[in-house]
Amino acid sequence: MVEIKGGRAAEQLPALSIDRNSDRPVYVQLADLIHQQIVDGALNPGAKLPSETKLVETYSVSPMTVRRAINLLSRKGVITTHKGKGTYVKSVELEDAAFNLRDLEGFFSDDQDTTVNVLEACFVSADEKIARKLHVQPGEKVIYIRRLLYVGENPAYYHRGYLINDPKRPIVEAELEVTELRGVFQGSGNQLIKSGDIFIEAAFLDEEESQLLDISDPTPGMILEHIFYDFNDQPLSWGWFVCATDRLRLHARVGLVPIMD
Amino acid sequence: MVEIKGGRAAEQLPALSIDRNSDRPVYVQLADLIHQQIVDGALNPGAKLPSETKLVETYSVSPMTVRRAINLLSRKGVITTHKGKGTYVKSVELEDAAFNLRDLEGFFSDDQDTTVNVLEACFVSADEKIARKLHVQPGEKVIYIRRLLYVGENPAYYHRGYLINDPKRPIVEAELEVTELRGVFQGSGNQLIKSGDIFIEAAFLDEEESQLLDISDPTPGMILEHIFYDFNDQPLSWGWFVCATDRLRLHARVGLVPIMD
DNA sequence: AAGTGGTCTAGACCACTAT
DNA sequence: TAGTGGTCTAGACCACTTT
Repeated sequence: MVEIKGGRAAEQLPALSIDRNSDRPVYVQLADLIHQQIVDGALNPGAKLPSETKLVETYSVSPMTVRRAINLLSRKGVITTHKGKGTYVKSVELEDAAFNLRDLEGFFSDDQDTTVNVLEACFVSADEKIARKLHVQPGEKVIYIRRLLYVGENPAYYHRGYLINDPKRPIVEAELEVTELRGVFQGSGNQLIKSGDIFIEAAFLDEEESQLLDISDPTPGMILEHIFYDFNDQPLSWGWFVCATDRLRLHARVGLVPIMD
Repeated sequence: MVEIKGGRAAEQLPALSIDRNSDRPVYVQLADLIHQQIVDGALNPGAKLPSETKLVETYSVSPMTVRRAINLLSRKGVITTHKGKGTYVKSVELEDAAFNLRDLEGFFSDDQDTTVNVLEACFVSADEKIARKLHVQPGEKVIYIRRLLYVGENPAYYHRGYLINDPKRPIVEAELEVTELRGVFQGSGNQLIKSGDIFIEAAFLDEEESQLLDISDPTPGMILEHIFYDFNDQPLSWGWFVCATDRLRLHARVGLVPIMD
């Protein structure tokens, strides 16, 4: 009722044993084999896997190779290992859900035509809040940049940000030439960044933001805030993206996913 | 200017060489050593690491151990390896940002007092949309549950969901007894779930939602939608959480983080 | 005491990159 | 051709869990 398997389906199924002539590494093949048994239901969640010694015998590989296959599946969240007890098939845990910016479609669009329109770039005096965020003295001059990012013809993201003003490192010109969304983030010099904090939360768009993003009806919006730090753990920049929620729809998959690597 | 190091600071710094008597595995110690050199700026982003052969000589460990240290740092996103070329210190990539539900404070609160209040649980006829999502016929009976989840005294999350009605598997009672937020998700039987899709997006709260969550002023809200599938890839349940944005503030860190594992 | 996973050795061969 | 990372072997010892 669920699915009808044709005769040719077998060709697409993972191999039933290790193929030493395959380009695919042995430990990946072994991980595939075990993974497939879980997908097929031969190994239910909570079931105990054969011991590593057994797997060594069964598949005629070295202990280290079994170890790597087990490690791979463990990292994938498919199984868990308990020293002295055994290895068990994990059940789906919602906590494992991870939302990656990488697979956010249209956000890092090398292929798509993303254009950047600089609305404003100037020096401003840091107010209390900016001073606190960027670890500068209130009143100190910082760089303020506003940009509108288009995907195709449509304004998609509105970005505002403050950069610390280091005369030894005039980066503003480079900043302004950025045409990639990716580059906007890493604006203040990729090499100098040691770490960064990213926050995402829901927000109402104000009138200016709605107008810039060409949103007529009230639409829920997302804010992506970012702070980058240098190798002395001092802030380099603080900024945030604003967009309609459909531009930043986060997705995660938990449990068994079809493909391995 | 940035920091003043006292004499005792040295004790807290990572060791300068491998300690064979340490509980910490050798490959972790080696990864730590390299990581520390990157943090200290001795190895800048883009710099080439010593070859694995060199590292074997320098630290007097076996090639496999070097390999594992390199692998660990590579998985952490700190370095990248290129076959035939070498290993290089990565610069911070925003795409690496991953927002984990696990480290969402107060969401999976074993320690906190989370209580679940079942507002409604009944059979409903599946409309077009429900039927499509749950792969049932329109008009078919499905289970509808509405719950309000409290953190302490305060209503924090409002959850609505549809469950397929499998008479062979009466799970509703168990569903209703769930007191943990974690359990609400995995409602339809943890063992039966093969995979799930989770979506997060911003939303306006409607009047009922605002009222239930005790929100007077209009507040931006977040929606966490989830669909779980069984081992035949058939949907088991479809539901979504609604909460104020401050209950679901996503955070990710990119670049170098202080602690290793 | 037996079984299990976690770590480690001291090599080996291969594919890829650069000169 | 030399150097590099990727894989793999065939063991070994340890810490932990269960009987």
